[in-house]
Amino acid sequence: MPELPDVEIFRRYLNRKALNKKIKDVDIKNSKIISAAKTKYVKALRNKKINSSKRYGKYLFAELGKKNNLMFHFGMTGFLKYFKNLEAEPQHGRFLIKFYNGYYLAWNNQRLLGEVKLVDSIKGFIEKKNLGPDALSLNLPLFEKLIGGKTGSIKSALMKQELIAGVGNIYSDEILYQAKINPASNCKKLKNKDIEILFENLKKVLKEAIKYKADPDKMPDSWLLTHRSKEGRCGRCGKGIKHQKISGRTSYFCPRCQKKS
DNA sequence: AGTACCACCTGACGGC
DNA sequence: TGCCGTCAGGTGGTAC
Repeated sequence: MPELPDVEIFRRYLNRKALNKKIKDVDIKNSKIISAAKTKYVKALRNKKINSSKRYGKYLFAELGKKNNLMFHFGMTGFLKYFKNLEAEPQHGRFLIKFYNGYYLAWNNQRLLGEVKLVDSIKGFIEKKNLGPDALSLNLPLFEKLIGGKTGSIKSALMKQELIAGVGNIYSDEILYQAKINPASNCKKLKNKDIEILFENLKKVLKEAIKYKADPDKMPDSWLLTHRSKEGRCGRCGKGIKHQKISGRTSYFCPRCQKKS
């Protein structure tokens, strides 16, 4: 799930469910996903409230106070779940925040590829990770500048978090599909017009995905995401969707609509 | 600079 | 039924 649109949906969920509620305790069920002693998490959270939240790229920050933020990174299988009764607890709740009102907020994650981290400065965290600008904050000149100097495939450039924060395997495919650009195209070979179209579709896909609650079932037939499988057919031309490894990740595209530049 | 692997983890799925 | 290989929407490291 968790690319920019998914994480933005998690952020809104967190705001809706867990803001301004006093925290009673923290239950960390797996220490692989934390980077400091459990006691530090308890100390940072107990009797505090989440005042606000921020998202940068695929990272979510719960703000509990000045220099007191909890960063959630979701890996490939993470999500948040707010619940009351323990029978409603998701199967892989690894990090549980318990509120005085009896509810819990769980950071659920089947695979342990992810992290929940105490962060004093969000800005400092972003700098340390060397993240590029958040994909939704981009403007065309900046996008041209970021993509322009690259010599690799456009797909790998879109997914590179140090270049642009927030786009992963699924949405890079979707953006390229809607822009009708082949994922294996070399950045150098793209024309200015291509980059402009790509930029427009980057914004459009991410924003609309958020409107669809990052839920593929809600997305229209004209999106690749609804056909993104080995048996899928292009919603535009009906030709079979092709898949190919590009920069180590399986990419899906329409070989007819997305000619290589 | 870019790429090709490997690693970290768990679980679902298909083939035999 | 059970075992096995493969694959999965992320990131980080190493080696070429």
